[in-house]
Amino acid sequence: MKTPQSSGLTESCLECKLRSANFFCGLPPANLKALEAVKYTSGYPEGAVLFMEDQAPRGIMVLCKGRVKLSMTSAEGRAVILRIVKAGEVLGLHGAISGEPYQSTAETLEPCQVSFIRREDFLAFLRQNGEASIRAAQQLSSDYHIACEQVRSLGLAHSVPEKLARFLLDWATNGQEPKSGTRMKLTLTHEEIGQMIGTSRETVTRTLSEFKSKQLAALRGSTLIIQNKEALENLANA
Amino acid sequence: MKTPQSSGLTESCLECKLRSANFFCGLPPANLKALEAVKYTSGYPEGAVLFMEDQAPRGIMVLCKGRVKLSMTSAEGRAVILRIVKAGEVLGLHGAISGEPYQSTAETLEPCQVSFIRREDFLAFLRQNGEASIRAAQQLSSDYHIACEQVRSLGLAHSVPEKLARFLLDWATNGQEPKSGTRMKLTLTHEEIGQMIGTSRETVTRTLSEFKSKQLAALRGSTLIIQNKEALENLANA
DNA sequence: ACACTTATGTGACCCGCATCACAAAGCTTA
DNA sequence: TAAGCTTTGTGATGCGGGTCACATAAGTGT
Repeated sequence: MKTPQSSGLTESCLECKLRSANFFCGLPPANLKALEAVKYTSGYPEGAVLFMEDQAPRGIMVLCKGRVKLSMTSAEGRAVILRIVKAGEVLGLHGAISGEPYQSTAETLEPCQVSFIRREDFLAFLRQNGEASIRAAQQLSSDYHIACEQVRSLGLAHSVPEKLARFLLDWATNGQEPKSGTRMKLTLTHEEIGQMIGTSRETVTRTLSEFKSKQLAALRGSTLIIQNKEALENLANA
Repeated sequence: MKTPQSSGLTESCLECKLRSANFFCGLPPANLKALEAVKYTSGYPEGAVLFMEDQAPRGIMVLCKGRVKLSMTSAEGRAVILRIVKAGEVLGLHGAISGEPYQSTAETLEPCQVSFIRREDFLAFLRQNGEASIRAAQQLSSDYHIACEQVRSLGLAHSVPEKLARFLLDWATNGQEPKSGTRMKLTLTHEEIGQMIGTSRETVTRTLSEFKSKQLAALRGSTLIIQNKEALENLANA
């Protein structure tokens, strides 16, 4: 079951058709060409690790195709998922800018196409291209925004149903498919959902079946159906 | 009891002596002059609100003196504190870059001196000054880093003692005074500490007295004394 | 010194959810 | 189709810490 947009993106980001959130789209073609010269594009299978926590930053990666999980792990193996990165977004920007080690691990959730640009090349490019620096700032700003929302969710929420409701609604809004109405793909395990909202796998399962019995939302296979958006919103803004 | 560095900073950021994390320090003086022309410096008393959640961004603010609390509030009045901003850092950068409403509220914790730069002026400055854009990206990168650490703390920690230990150690490291060894100022109420680590005021009080009885750390007045750093680190990396 | 407000300390209660321990599905791979 | 995974579904149990309810401080202003 191939998604329709899975073709035509891998050849060159010059022809990249992804509009939203794409770091390079919108830059003058002349500048893009400069990047083309220094970038390496390659593919990765599902489950590949693009970089790991505490590694020194080598460069940035632009996700051309696929989805990547950004997570942080504690000493005992517990994990939080920072976010799911979608095609068109940039990975490792923070490390490239700050020079500090990655604070998260990036792992592909499905086969991915990734363009890599060495840190020095990227920084040189930024210095010569003010507009690109501003774009970098915008991307970081967006990342920051997402991280803050997660702090809000983890720090302000009291009950798991509240967090889960918020998560589902959020997924419906910023979800993979732009056509997300009440029915969408949610290709995450309960475990992973738990890691996103800071709770245990079992509790996700239970809360989800609670939602189902209350006709709020149901997860059949990997398809999420939002049945009562209003009620979910009430829960989320509890 | 005035702090020694409280003089000489208010006149002009051109003469600003703050080194670390200062957004403008390090830029060529010629560029700084351009900013001087468009900035407005003013003072605020303790408890003043610089901007609030959901407001449209008007510009950025450079904190010349004092400390500012950045927090987010839920519908029912619960709050999380994102961070305490110290002199030399920038406020409202995210809003200025993205154009989106502020997602946090900024409130002064003590009398503050703040330089304001209108958003349009600031963006124009960035466009004409690539180096400044990179600095903006660096500041955002640093903000992002802090936010991620908070996600880690809130999402991975299981017990309050663990989070509190982490918080105290963190405060000791990145604390106000650069000279922080085992004894430092912690001018926050238990309530505020609770909002930083996502727990209730009572629990902060209790855990703190537990630390005291175990000779790990003690908070006398507003002075924090770390007595057994090692043991605290064990708790933090539990 | 007074009342008043804000911060801190403590006890009691109890519910949410983490944890453990399996069972039951699904899905892959041979 | 059997064996092997991974994912999901549920019960039982127990503890952490949120919440409520006060009792003291410790400041603040008049």
